[in-house]
Amino acid sequence: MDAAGTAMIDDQELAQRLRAAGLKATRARLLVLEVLQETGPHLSTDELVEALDARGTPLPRGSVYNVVGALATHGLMMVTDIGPGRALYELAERWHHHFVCRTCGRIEDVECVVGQSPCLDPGQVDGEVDEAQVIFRGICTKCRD
Amino acid sequence: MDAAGTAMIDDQELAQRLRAAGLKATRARLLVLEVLQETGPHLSTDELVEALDARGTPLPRGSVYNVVGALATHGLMMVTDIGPGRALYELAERWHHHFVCRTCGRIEDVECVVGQSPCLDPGQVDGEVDEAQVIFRGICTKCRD
DNA sequence: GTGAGTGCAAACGATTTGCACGGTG
DNA sequence: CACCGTGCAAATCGTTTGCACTCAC
Repeated sequence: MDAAGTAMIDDQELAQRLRAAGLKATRARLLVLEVLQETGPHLSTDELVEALDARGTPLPRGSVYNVVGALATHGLMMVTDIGPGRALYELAERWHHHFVCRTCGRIEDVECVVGQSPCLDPGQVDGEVDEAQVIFRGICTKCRD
Repeated sequence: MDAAGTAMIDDQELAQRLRAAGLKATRARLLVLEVLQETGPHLSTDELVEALDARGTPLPRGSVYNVVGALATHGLMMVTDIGPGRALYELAERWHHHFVCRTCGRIEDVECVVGQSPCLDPGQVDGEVDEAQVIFRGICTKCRD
């Protein structure tokens, strides 16, 4: 059982997904996908780099940005910017929304199905929407006290 | 008539709002609020700096960040991060959601009332939500062709 | 008068880029 | 075996910080 309670996907399947998305199944990309599976629901850049280190499969930061950019562009993972220099990464299938505490910056996951509510249907837009990110802001209970 | 079709607020009223929020009504803050009123619905950092220049009331970038941080913290304006190093600023009362084209980065405004739809009610959260930012991503019609 | 806020410059840190090498398809 | 992607380092860019001065209250 992994951290998010989701079924694990093995390397072969991950490689297939990469190819299906038109990407080569390289070591660096597989490593990032593996770590995203093995760890919690979302990771910051630092957390991703550290997780790779901790697992004995380090990647240089430059490569991490490169990999993350490619995976995100091809819909295999999601990137959410919750503030300047604060990007959150997560596997596409684990994707969810976030509640960010204004005071301590703590992040809580919020389940929220895209397209389910009228508000996540943007209505009249000059293009095709394929994703909706929602960031809730406020104060967490710990900081309120 | 300003760019957004909203009634203009004069300096005195802006100053009152600043004081009501517990902030001193300084020149720099009034300038930023004025520009946010006079220009389009949302501005990037660069656009804000350039608009201040163009109007003959320049502010150094450092001060702009300072002012924007204070105004956002006190709820007088909204900051939305639509990507790394891409912050959008807007007056609190003009606040809305955004559709961002993955290809060209063009931004379109999306009207969307917070709290109106079930999805913007985060439900069970360990804190108090006072704001929900929504970023729609996809491909605009120009890039699709 | 006094402390918050500004303006400027320097520091910082996140992200991007360029290029030679290596591995995938 | 052709090309895409990596790894590394340097460059870049957005943002933050420190400090003396100024202004709002």
